[in-house]
Parts: sequence; C-alpha cells; structure tokens
Amino acid sequence: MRSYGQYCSIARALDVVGDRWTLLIVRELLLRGPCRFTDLRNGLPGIAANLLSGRLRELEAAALIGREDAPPPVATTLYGLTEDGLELEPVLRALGLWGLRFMAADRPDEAFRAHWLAYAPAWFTADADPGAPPAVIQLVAAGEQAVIEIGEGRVRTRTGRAADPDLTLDGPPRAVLGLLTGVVDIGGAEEIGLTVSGRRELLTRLRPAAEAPGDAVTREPSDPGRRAART
Amino acid sequence: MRSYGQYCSIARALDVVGDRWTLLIVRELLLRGPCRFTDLRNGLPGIAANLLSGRLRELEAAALIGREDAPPPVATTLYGLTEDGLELEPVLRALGLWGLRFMAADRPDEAFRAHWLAYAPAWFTADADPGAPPAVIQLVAAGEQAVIEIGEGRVRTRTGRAADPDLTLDGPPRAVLGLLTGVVDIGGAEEIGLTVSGRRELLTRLRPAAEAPGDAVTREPSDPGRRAART
DNA sequence: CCGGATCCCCAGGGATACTG
DNA sequence: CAGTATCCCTGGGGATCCGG
Repeated sequence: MRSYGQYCSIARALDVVGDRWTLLIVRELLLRGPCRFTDLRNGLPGIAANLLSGRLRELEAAALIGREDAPPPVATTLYGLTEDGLELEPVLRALGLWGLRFMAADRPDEAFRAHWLAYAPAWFTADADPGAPPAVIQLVAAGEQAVIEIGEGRVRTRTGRAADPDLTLDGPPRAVLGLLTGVVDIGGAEEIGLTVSGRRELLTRLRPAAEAPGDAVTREPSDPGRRAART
Repeated sequence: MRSYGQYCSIARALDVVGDRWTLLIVRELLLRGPCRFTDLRNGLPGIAANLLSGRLRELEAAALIGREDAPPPVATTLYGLTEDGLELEPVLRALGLWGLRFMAADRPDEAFRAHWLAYAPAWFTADADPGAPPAVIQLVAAGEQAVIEIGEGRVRTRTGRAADPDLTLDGPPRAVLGLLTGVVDIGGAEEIGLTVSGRRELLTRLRPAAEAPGDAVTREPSDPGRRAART
C-alpha cells in the first residue's frame, strides 16, 4: 500500500494492514492457526490467487506472518502469524464487534464458513450464569457446523458436531448468528427460518456483548480529541 | 468499496470502512469533532479533494457521518460523526495501539499535526500515580503544540500552549511521541533530539499502555479460533 | 492436486486545474 | 471556501497456464 505519509500510529498501522484483503488474511490465520495457501484461498472466497500470493509476500516482509515448512506427513509450507501478527487480534475484535450492526441485513449470495460461525459467539458473547453447569450448543447454518461449549464462565467454540448437544440451532446464518450476537431477538430469528430444538432456556445464558453496558463499545466520559482546540 | 461478499462481521465492517482514507477521515472527525471540508482536507495531508468529497458522500450514505449547516457566524456545512460513527473509536484505538510499534522508524518527510500529538498520550498512556497532585506537560514537535494535563488518575490533552507547564518536551515528533508512548526510552529520545526542561520525574508518572501487562494488547488464555477443527 | 505465475481489463485512486 | 471535472496510472479482479 502506498504510504499515507502521516506521522500518526493509526496511519502507520494502515500503511501496513490497510490494503484490501490484508486484514481478512490475518483473520483467517488468527481463527484457524497456520494454514496452507489453499486453506487460505478457501477461507477467503473471492480473492484472486495472485493477490493472495502477493499479500502473503508483503505480510512476510512486514514480519506479520512467517512461512514454515511442515513436517513430512504434510510436506507443504504453512503460513502462520508472528507475534506482531497475533497482536492484531484486538483490532479484529473491535472491528468485528462494530460490524455486528450490519449482520441483520440479508445478502443471500454471501459466502459463509464454519469458523466464522464459531468465532462470533466466542468473541462476542459471555456466560451470563458462570455458576451453572456446563452446556453444549450445536450450531448449523448454511451447511456449516460449529459447537459452543459454555462452562466456568467461559464461552468456547469449535467447528464440527457435538456428540450430545443440550440445544441445537439450525437456520440461515443471519438467523443463527443474529440471535447469538443480539442483533435479532428469538422471535425475529424464528421468523427468518431459525429452528430451535432442545433446552431453549440456555439462550438466556449467552449474553451478547453488543450494546451491553460496560463493554468495549461504550465510550468513557473523557473524550480527549473532541476537546482539541481549533488552533 | 466493492463488497467482500462474506457473511462475517469483520468483512461487513470492512465493506463499509475498509476503503482507503475512510478510517482516517473518521479519525479526524473523532479527534476534532465536527469539521468543515477544508479542516478535513488540512487534517488529511495527501488526500485528493475529489476523493474526500466522494468519501464524505459514501460515509453519509452509510450513516456514519451527518452534514449540519452551521449557524450564521460560520455559515458553512459541518461534517460530524453519527452514533454509529462515534462507535468506531475502539477500532481506531486498537489500530493506533497496534501501530505504535512502527512509530520508532524515521520517515523524515511525513506530515504531522498538533491533534495527533494530543491524542496519542490521551489514548495510550495512563496516570501511574493517581493520588499525586495535578501536573501539566507542554509538548512541542515539528512546530505543533499540545498540552497534557494529568490529574485524578486521568490523562487529558488538548492542542495549543499551557500558561505555566511543569515540564516541557521539545523535539522531533518521534522523540516526543516515542518517549510518551514507550517505544523509545528517555536516553534514546534525547539522542534523537529531545529537549527536556522542567520536572523530569513527571515522566515516570505517565505509564505507556504499550506492552504493559493487562492492557488491550494482552490476549486472554482462551483462544477460540485456534482450536477450530480443520473440519 | 498444490502453489503459485502471467496476462488482460477495468475500477478506483492521485494530481492538477477549474468553477459556483 | 467547497467542492467538480479531467486525465493518468496503479492496483485489484478474473481467467488461464505452468512447474512440482
């Protein structure tokens, strides 16, 4: 990316990760761990191969990712985040939290992947009843599957199926994710195709981070910049 | 921006603010409050006028900014952030914090503005001794001036001059900001041209957020995505 | 099949000039 | 002051092709 030429940490950060696709590549590596070229391509539907290869080179030059040769059984090169790259997680969290507000809009032909189904509840919900016994929720959306495990105040997720879930949510992505992240209520979710089976009351245990008091969205009273004099 | 076509809140957020210059426009409005076209242009050195006008139209369409007609004494239109736009602050904070690591590199011909000098200590430092009496630090860098006011556990800043500062820091931007944000130590800062006059011990009271334990950079033990199965 | 490289085309960005 | 208009050119999208 052409540099903005501004001595400001936001501008300098964007000099490095402001290019199109760059933050989404970091998202993939953050959510899935070290990936092969093809894994990345599959997790980034719409990216051109030359662009991906170019970005990987740039990211390696900036030391945000590293290239490791996998041992014999795999025998291919894996791309993984370096420490600097991993530290972009707060940026992606903040961006993803802010982006929740757009998840209610219906855009039928968007791509969808299981690990996107998994990270959203892990990042944007909390266990509202830490003392309660562990519970397992199965998610199914657009053919992709993920599992939520709530317990000990944590919300953990993984892709795939659970052996014996306490609750199963099945429906279009925006019904499943919309309900979990709080942009749609349960009535609205069922109206747009959500199927709920099992212990419904578990839903009240998952507290969406969006719009909740005291979370990252809430700004603190001190707002330094706004007070900046006009010279 | 062309949509990424992915049903993921990060991708959808980038559909809206991922375009070149867009987040920097939001930065300006966040730091300075409602601005005129010319103020924005001045705070965004390097942007082309047509591009700025186009972005403002897009941001207005996305309801991140609003256009208000200022009362007679000004008699011009002001651009200001809406609630949705203001809520991008955590994103810019995270990005700016991550970008601090690049602030040590010397790029002599970068542009610099007083309000960038002001926001960095306000966002990225804390009062290490909340019980101590209030103090005022004058910053001067590349002809731009800002003031830090520490007191009651808060770090507030504004552009301009202070009447009677307890400490004055003067030097190239990367010496002043590098020292305050912790990417350079005081010895290194003086080597690259920092002049310190007044009560030096005040510097120990400003604790940089970067690399400090328990701050936003530190990832929590649960790392959901990394555990995602490979299908 | 994996990991790219090459080519062509076009939209979006940069610089400058101009106008209400 | 607040933009618009124009031109040029880079960088991204899409397809195809190639070596391992």
